[in-house]
Amino acid sequence: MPTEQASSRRVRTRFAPSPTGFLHVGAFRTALFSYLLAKRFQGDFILRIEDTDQNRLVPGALDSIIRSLQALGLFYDEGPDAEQVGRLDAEKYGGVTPGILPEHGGDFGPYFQSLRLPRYDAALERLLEEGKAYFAFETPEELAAQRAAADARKVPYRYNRRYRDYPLGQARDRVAAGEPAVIRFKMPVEGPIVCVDYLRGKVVFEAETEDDFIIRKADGFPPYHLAAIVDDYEMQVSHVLRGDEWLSSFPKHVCLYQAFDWQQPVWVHTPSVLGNDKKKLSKRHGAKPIIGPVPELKEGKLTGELLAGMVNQEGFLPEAMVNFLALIGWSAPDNRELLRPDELIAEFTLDRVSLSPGVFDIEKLEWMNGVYIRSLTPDELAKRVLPFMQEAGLLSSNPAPEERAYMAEVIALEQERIRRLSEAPEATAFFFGELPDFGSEEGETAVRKWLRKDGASVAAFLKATAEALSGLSGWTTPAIEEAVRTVGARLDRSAGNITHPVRVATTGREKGPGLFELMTVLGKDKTIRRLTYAIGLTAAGDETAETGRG
RNA sequence: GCCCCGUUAGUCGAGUGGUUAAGACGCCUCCCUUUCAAGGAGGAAACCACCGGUUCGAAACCGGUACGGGGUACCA
Repeated sequence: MPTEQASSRRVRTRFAPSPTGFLHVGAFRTALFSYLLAKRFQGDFILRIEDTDQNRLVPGALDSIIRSLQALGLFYDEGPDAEQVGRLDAEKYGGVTPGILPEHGGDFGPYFQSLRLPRYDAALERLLEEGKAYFAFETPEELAAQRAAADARKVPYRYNRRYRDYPLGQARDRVAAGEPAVIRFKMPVEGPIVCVDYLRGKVVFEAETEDDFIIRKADGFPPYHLAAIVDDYEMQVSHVLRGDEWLSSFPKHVCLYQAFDWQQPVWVHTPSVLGNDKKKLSKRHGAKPIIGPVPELKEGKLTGELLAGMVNQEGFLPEAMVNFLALIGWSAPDNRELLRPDELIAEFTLDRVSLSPGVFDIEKLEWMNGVYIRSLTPDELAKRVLPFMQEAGLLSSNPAPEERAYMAEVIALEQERIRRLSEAPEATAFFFGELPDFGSEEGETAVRKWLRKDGASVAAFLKATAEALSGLSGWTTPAIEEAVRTVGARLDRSAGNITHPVRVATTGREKGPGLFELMTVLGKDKTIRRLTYAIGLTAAGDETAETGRG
């Protein structure tokens, strides 16, 4: 049995995405587990870019992956650096945001597979010489035809191993003569292949169901199966955490390790993250990007739509995302659900990783995000909400200190009501501008219900309230409350008939923060101007003119 | 088709042979309250996928079935 921390071995984990698109929440969850395990044992978290399929590179994907990881606090100990990126084809990879790359990527680099070709060639050469691999000369078309023939006969297709015993010398001659060739790995022809997964124990495959798979493509690049194994070994990766879609190619990897006579890492196949439809989340299916926007794919095709980034657009806090995602497929020993990153690191162990896939429940994420928003200090909240307010045009791109201070006061009043930072602009819009938006659907309903109904009486109340307020010497919440309630009582109004009309007059809404707190922040002058303006709204039949905000 | 993995309330999940089968989200009720939230107190919701074993006793162990997922590429 493998132990969680293979004794005497430094814990080194890696996340190895291919730069073929944005990083989504499902892939991130697996990266997070790797990160947590490494940090739990004071080990190293490595980011390795699996770019062996040069045809599928998506410009910008590299940048997006690194920024997404960093946005959620996953900074790699080893991985891409500026020097390595400089050696890539900028056209095919796209640029990388300045400043996000480390000076020195680490001692086991480079961390791009496309930059490690000589290492794979050396490993391949060894396999060839030891008779554990062989050149094969079928063209892709021939193989496709063989596969089609097998399909037609409804039998499982397997490569016929035609060149398995072809003399290496002759093969080399043909290759030297320029004939295209791939290299295939000699899988065992019979018997069980025992693979050990840390969570499931032995997973046994029969050799008869396996193929002599390709370990070097005709273009000279190794496919994942070879490259990942060589890299994991050379980078001294101790624990391989990967999605359980890799379970079916598990025997390939195990056999490669055996062929090289290398010590296997601890293998951990993590359960997948599902969408509401119970299908596995993927770039092409229902997955949300960490940062965006990002073009949406349906069936691998662009739709013209953009997907909003969870953190920078949907307004989810990194710590909430991390907390929530950690809980899909893992649970804390004491079943706590609210854990900050450092607590996750302290508690994370492999044996509490579950086997069954979990649905990404955005409702619960929203709840958790609300919890985290409420736990923020007012200053911190203001800071985080700022970009959203600017994006919505409520604050200028370079706000004056007074503007920022006002915004901070405003947002503090909404802190316990918003569940996403992105809700802040809409929740606080009425604080900005001269008048609230009485013309919106919500505004019109509120006006009809609380100002127009019994309009004459409301008008008198608002007028008296405005007068009382303007006579106030100190603009404090208790003073405002007392003044308003006194006027209401004098006019024989019930509690609800006091606060509701005033609320609608000052905010254009039926709900929101505490009325008197809100008026305090709004300020004396603006409050009185709004009350006065609202008097004009009380007249029944006056259907015009009440679109407000400047 | 073949291979592999999984299966506890709508969702996440605790649970490791003996429990009234935790807890959380969501939902409902009540309290607090100027509204909405937040907070507090309750509630509904699972014959532990099914069928057969093993056992004095199974959600837990074994087998089969069903369902779901993944794989079956010169993609990762």
